[in-house]
Amino acid sequence: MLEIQLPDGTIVSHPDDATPLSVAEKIGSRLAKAVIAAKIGDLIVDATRPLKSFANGTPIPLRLLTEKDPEALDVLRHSSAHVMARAIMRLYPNVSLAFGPTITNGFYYDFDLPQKLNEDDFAKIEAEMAKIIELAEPFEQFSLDRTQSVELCRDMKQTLKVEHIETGLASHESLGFYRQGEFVDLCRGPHIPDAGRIKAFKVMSIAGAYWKGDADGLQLQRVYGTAWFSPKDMQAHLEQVEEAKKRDHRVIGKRLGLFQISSEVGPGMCLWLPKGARIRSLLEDFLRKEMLKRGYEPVYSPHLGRVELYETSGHFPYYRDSQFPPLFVNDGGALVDGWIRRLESKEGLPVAHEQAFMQAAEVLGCEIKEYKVEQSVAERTAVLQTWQRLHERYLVKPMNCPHHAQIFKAMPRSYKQLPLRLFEFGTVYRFEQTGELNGMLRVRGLTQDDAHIFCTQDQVEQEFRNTIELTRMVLESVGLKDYRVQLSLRDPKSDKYVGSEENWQKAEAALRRVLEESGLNFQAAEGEAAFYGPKADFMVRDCIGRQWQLGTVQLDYNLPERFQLEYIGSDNKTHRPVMIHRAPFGSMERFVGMLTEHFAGAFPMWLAPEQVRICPLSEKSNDYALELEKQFLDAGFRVTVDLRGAKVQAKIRDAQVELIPYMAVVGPREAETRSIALRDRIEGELGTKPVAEVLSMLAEEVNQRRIRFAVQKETNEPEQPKVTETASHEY
RNA sequence: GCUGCUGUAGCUCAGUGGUAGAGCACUUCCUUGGUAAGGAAGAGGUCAUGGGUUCAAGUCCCAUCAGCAGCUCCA
Repeated sequence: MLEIQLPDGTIVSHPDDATPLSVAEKIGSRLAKAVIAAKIGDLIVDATRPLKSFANGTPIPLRLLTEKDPEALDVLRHSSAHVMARAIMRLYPNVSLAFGPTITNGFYYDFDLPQKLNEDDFAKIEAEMAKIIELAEPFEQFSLDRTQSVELCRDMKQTLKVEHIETGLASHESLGFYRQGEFVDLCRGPHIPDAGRIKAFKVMSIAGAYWKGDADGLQLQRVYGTAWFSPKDMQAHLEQVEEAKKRDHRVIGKRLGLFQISSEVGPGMCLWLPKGARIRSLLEDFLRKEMLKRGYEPVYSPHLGRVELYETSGHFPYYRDSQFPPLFVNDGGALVDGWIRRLESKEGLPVAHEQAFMQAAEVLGCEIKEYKVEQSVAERTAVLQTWQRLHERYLVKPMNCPHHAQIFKAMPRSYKQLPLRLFEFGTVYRFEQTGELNGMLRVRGLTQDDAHIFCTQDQVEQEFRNTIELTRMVLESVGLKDYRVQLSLRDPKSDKYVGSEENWQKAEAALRRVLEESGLNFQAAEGEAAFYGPKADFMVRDCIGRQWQLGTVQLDYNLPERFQLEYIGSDNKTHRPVMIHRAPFGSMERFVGMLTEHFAGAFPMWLAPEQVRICPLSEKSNDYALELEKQFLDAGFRVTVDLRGAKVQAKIRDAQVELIPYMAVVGPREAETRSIALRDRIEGELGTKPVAEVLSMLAEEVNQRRIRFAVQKETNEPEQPKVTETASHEY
């Protein structure tokens, strides 16, 4: 007999051949029908899995999973992936299966198949899946040893599975399979009892994917799907996807006129329209003020730097592929650049091409007399590199650090000047792959709220503490309160890191100490540090639960070394400072893009590009409206008047659609009493108030940077009442 | 960069080889009103670009460019 402990603590006895399903049957036939899978401790298993294998002398902790348990949905989706794979194998010949896991809200399966699938195939696939589900055949688990497994997969011509058994699963003695009708798949499980449990499913999309994530490897076709226990749940999900699309910063950015990416300017090049620029400049002013208070000093640097600067920093040619190509002042610059790269390439430079290069150099008027074909590759390269150093080459700057390092170097530094905190809203350019570009979230020209702190090793802890405090303050001022920090530390086994062992230990301990005392939710990640120093990244959760990586703080032992940065210590000897890179927003583009989605375009009063729209009732009230506009402007508000000959209903509707926080409706009554009939975009009418009262009320909302969400967050439980979140920040 | 999809008016989109369409926005006129759309008229197009097939191409084919989804990448 097996002793089984149910979630309520009761212990029941069952025969040795008991399964979760048989336990459920004992409790009731309705429950047995509802069981999808079971949980033994933390392990999710099939409902048909014999429980005997879990017996270890103590009662087996068993929890039956039904449609109500979120874990069950995962099981359902994994089984749906099998059903989809089965359908696709029936429809198309020579399908080789890769992996088919579940993901948030659905599943996918990767296939290697000769036929290119597209959206027109979805209906066919869905119809075939429906047939399989109709039959409600069971999922049957069985195990084989390694040899038998490989043999079985070979027989089924599943070459990718064979490869996976031989590589990824090399340490497994025996392997699990599931059979469902004619379909057999290598799979750890668990699965639903039978395919009939899938009540709603949909093939969503198709995309390319790489075998085991290797971009140089085999390209597979990935088919995405979703599955649910009821059509109603699926409908709700599909509607939510639509809702999320409406929140897309690209859609809102266009509708509200925040920014534009024009293909004539170039992909990934963001044009800030007046309203978007307004938001950005408000954020910049806010941060600038906070930084000045905290002892930062503003600096400016140009958008170009000599290539040699980045050779010193180590960013060139190492990151060349993600940088815009160098600018050459001399006509021959690009020629010599290509020439060197071909000389140094694995294939080498064929004689005929070398002759052509030499001739071209002559044509361009930059003949290099010292270059001799009989010299070694190293010698010829050196000759060309000497030529390069004598001719200017520039890079549009991919980062600000080298410039700031030069500012540090501009004069001799004493320990008394440290920490030296230099900040700049620095625009940098990165040649991101075309497929990576995404609205404002991933662009090729971006402005970092960058600062570099030069300090002594002993000052690292306090500077890090201050930086963390600043970042928290900044995030909370826009209502982002749900975040965690990833502390990236060294891999103790690796030796790829620069900087002394002692400094690393001190720095890592200091960062950890600061995070611990800050009470922040943080996780340490060993081996995630950059080679030049440990770092802390802020992972922020927005109001619909998505995670963003925004602010970052990074210690750097590398650049001070490479740039030979020094200060004179109290001992009158030279010392090397530590450099801290930090950016609370990350980049203005990404931050504003993220905020747009976070607020669904309804920016809080302190950031709203337009704060108040004055809506005169008719042309008779235009004079009073214009008078009010001046009062609002004088009080520092961003305000406009709607002077159109439209009805006030239309003016209000347009202001609401534009998500303007307040509307001031004025007619003869208000003009008479010098008042405003105030309307709030969230609450609606607030009643008629004297002008002075409105001005001070709105000023307070701005000064406190109060956050009131105008567009509700979407939740998975639509029955939940609407909640208006409020948050305020005080100085 | 890779795979798939898309590109028609400022925006959202119809348009199945035979004369280029709708709604919203815009302009003008009428309307002068009390908290989410008053009415009428008008203007607006090299159908992404280049080539091809055809008597005839927005529509079919090829290339290029750009966008979207996913993959790979992000100092």
